[in-house]
Amino acid sequence: MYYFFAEGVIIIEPKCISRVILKRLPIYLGYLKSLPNDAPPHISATTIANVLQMGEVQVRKDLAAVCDIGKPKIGYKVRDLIDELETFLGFKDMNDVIIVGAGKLGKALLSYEGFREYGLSIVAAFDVDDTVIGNMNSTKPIYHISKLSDLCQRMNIQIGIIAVPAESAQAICDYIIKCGIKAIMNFTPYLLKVPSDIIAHHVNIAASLALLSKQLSEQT
Amino acid sequence: MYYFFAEGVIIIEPKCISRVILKRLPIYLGYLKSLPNDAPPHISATTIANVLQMGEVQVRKDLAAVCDIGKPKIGYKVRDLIDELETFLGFKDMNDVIIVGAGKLGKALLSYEGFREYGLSIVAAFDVDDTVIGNMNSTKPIYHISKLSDLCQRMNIQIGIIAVPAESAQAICDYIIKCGIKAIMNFTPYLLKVPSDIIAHHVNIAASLALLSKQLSEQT
DNA sequence: AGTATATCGATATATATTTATCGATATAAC
DNA sequence: GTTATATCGATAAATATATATCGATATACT
Repeated sequence: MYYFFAEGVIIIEPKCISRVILKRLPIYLGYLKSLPNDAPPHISATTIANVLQMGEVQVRKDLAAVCDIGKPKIGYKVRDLIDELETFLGFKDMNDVIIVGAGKLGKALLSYEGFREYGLSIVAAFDVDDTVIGNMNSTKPIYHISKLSDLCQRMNIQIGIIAVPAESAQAICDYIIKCGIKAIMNFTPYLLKVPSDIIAHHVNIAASLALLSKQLSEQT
Repeated sequence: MYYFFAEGVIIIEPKCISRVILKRLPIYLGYLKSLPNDAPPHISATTIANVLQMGEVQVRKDLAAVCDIGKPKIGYKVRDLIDELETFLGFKDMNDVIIVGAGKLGKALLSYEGFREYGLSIVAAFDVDDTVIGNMNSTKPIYHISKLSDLCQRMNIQIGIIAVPAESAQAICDYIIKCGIKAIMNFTPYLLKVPSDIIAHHVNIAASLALLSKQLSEQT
């Protein structure tokens, strides 16, 4: 949280929402959306907290960060809350995404339907291997990587997923940045080096699984 | 950190390493392993921090949590550090893992070779769909789910990956817990409810990607 | 040998996050 | 209408995490 001193008055900049909170918001949203239609129209932070096994104050604080529609004794109107969360998280305006690497993981992501409700639209995948190029058992196309630059620039696509072998990760990364990609999700164990204006997230499934395994072995 | 008072002396229980640190350790390890053979045998926390774009004190503190082999002016011996990290993270003793759901994602995980160097061995996948059962283009078998219980108990497997459609996630989860699984990695957007003695991790790829997208849109 | 320097580990400070407490308020029950 | 209660939001306290500072030490240089 940043504080600015201007003419004797402390102004609290409210923009910044911490990444921890940001990561929890989709969880609340997911739960709210899973509620049946005949559920009561209001829900309390206490209820949410109990179901999701979180602290009730935390839930209230998190929700307060994106909306202020809670009423004492009543709780939050579920419909409004879903709306606020979706708007805040940007799930309402669609964002186009491309995938580089049409191996097994790339194809799995390409045909995964669940992205849509997060405001994401996977447009196409790209690969160098001619044998995977085409459109077998997927509604979405797989192009040769040489077409990536043109497509991204024409459609103004700024988000890319890297699902190639670790050895080529950095080269692919550099290349797609040149093509206009500004945010990268990297499924490779290789830690990418990117310029400061590029956002890169790292998803190391093997490492996460190993951590789970360690946690298990520590449990007495 | 827990403090215990025993006969006037404060004993600090050193066991607990926070999850944030635990998540960073594989990053250090990955970097160290990526160093070429002809690199100098020692490395300083400063160097690691610069390459990985982290604070140097943080690196030092993280490493101090698992080892104490750093020497002033010299740094850490790379080989020893790798060894300590691998031992600490449990990458040295193999852990068996099973996958439930042999759809595209399940198959991708099944044939991913990268797990091995994290001390993980994917043993088999299970599904209900007879058309995927068998052994097409994978060195590892896909069995009918009815065989899961027997296999897990015979091999004493305690780690499971759920890669089924969200609708069946909870049912599968309950089932594999009955079969002896103690730690679960869930690739479904559905938030699993598990007993307190079961560890469940949640990997929501779509949500992570959406967060990346949000970060991008906020960048001014 | 003496000095300069890179680096460590430890301690201290700052920041962030979580959890607890409390008064205020909207509804429900009487 | 009054009282009881669930719930909110705000403030405060506790905890965790990150960053800064500093003395100690091992090497390199003179």
